[in-house]
Amino acid sequence: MDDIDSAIVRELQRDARQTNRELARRLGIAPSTCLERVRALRARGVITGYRATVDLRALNRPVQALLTIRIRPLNREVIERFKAFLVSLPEVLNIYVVAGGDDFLVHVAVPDLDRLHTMLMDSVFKRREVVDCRSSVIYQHVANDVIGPLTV
Amino acid sequence: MDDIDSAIVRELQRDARQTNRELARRLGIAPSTCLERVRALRARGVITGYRATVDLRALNRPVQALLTIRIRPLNREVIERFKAFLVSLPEVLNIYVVAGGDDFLVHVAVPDLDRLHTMLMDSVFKRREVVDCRSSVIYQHVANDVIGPLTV
DNA sequence: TTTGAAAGTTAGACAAT
DNA sequence: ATTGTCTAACTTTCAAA
Repeated sequence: MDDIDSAIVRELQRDARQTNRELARRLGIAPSTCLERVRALRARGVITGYRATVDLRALNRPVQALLTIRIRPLNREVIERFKAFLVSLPEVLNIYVVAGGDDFLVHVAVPDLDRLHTMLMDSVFKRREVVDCRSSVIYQHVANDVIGPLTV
Repeated sequence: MDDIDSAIVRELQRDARQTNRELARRLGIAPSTCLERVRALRARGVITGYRATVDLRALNRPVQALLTIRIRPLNREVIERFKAFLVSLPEVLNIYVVAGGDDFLVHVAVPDLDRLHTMLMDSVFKRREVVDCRSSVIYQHVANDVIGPLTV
C-alpha cells in the first residue's frame, strides 16, 4: 500500500466506473501498470467490490429508522439466529452488533411509517428472543463514501 | 421504473463494473437499449453513483464504534455546525441525525481503541455543544448492499 | 422505445526492461 | 514492478423500425 495504491483506492471509491485509462491518466502512470495495480488490490482484498449507489426515495423507501434491540439469552446461537433473521428482512440496510447495553442496532428503510410499524409488530416483536426494542426515525443520513488511511 | 429498470438497478448494485454487454445479456435486451436505460436511471437520479467498497482492516482501520451523542441547544444552527464538524473528522463513516432521546449516531472506524479514545477526548468532548456521548464498540457490521423495491 | 451495424475506445495479454 | 504494443472486446452513436 504505497501512495499510488492509496490514490487508486480513493479514486475508485469516488467513481468506480471511470475507465482504466482515465484512472491511469489521473495518477500519471501507464494504463497497463494501473490495471495490474487495481487487480492486485482486488486480489489482496483491499478492494472488495464495486457497487452502484441508489436514491432510497426513488426506490420508494424514503423513511429511514434505527432500531435499538436487546435480545436474551445472549449466547452465540441466539445472536446468530437473530442476525440471520434480520438479514432476511428486505427493509434492513445495515446491522450493527454492538457492545454495551444494547445488542443490535438495525438501520432500515421503508416506504412510510405505517410500514415501519407493521414490520416491527409483525416481524420483530414476534421474536421471543427480543426483550427490548426502541426505534428512532432518521432525519438525515450522511455517508462518507471515500474512506482513506488515517494519517498518524 | 419497470421490471427491467429494477433488474438493472439490482445488477449494478451487485457489480457496478460488469460491462454493458454482460448486463444486457443477463437481462435479455440489446446492449444499446441497456445503455440507454442505465443512462436514464443515472439522469433521473435513481442511480446516484458507482463506488468501490474497501476492507477496513486492509486500510488499517479494524476497530469500529458507534457514538451516541446529545447536543444542546437543539437548534438548526448548532445541529448543522456539529454535523459539519463530524463530516470533517476522517474517522467518521456514517452520521445519522435521529429523533428521540439521542441527537446523533456516528459510525466511526479507527486503527485501535487508543485512537478512538484520543479522538473522543481531543475532538468530540471539546465541543461545548456536546452534553452527552456514549460509545459502543461494533463487534460485527453486516451491510445489505443490494437494495430492492419493497414488495407490498 | 428498441434495435443492428458502423466507428471510435478500451481492456487485457505479453514480451521487453 | 513498469511499460508499449497488439488484438479482441467493448462502448457509443445513429438511422431505421
